Amino acid sequence: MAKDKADLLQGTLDMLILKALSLGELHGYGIIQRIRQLSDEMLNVEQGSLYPALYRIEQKGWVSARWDVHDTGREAKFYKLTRTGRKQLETQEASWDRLVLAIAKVRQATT
Amino acid sequence: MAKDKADLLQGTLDMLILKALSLGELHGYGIIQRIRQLSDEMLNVEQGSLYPALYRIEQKGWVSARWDVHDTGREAKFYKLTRTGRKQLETQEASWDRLVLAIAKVRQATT
DNA sequence: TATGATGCCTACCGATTCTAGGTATCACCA
DNA sequence: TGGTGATACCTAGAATCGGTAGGCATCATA
Repeated sequence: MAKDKADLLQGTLDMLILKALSLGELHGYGIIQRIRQLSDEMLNVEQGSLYPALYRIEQKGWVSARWDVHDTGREAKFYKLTRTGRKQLETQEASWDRLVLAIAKVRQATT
Repeated sequence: MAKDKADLLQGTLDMLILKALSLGELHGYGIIQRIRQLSDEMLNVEQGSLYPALYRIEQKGWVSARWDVHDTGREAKFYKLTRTGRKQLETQEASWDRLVLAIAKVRQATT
């Protein structure tokens, strides 16, 4: 893995997954690709992180899943954002913004 | 605890501590106060998070510690950023910036 | 035929933060 | 004097969560 690929901070993965799905239904493997692509290759979600996360998120009711066949003729499990999930995305984005702002404030401080 | 106080994400605490110490030597309790103050009360580091973190950071050589008496006449353990610690702060800030940028990119995406 | 990409999954590890407790000193006020 | 709250340190344990490393199957392509 390239050095410039940052490890995620704990707590950001859910938001990224929800965001990826907010752009449209997608299967797991595709979520990884979409996040990588949207972030200009800066974010690389590992499969071992994604699938457990998807399971968690589904349990919480933020996404719904169904098996389907896509264009290429292959089967895959498609995830879709629920209404609750969309709300959750907004909440998490707001939290993220707050945190980024707060940390920026601390970093502005000068000697 | 007020609702608007964000929980930290794992990985951000070290950076905040190092940043607080980059403004000058300080004892543990004071670090908590300084972070809270600089962030406009948005960030509240728990003691149970701070002290173990300080121990870790000291082990890594990013800070040095010594017991001393401060103005009020009370004893406290004062932490000081080492040269390595200052480098580490820069590294962590750069990582943070990269992550914030990457996530911003993902969030820019529209349907 | 073998390799790499696609696509799913699990088990376990490691790191880190929080909760909840403990101790002690000191200032202040009833 | 006694109690409370702030200051100041610490630890144990729980919980969370992302990563590593494995497994399995299909498909296209070299």
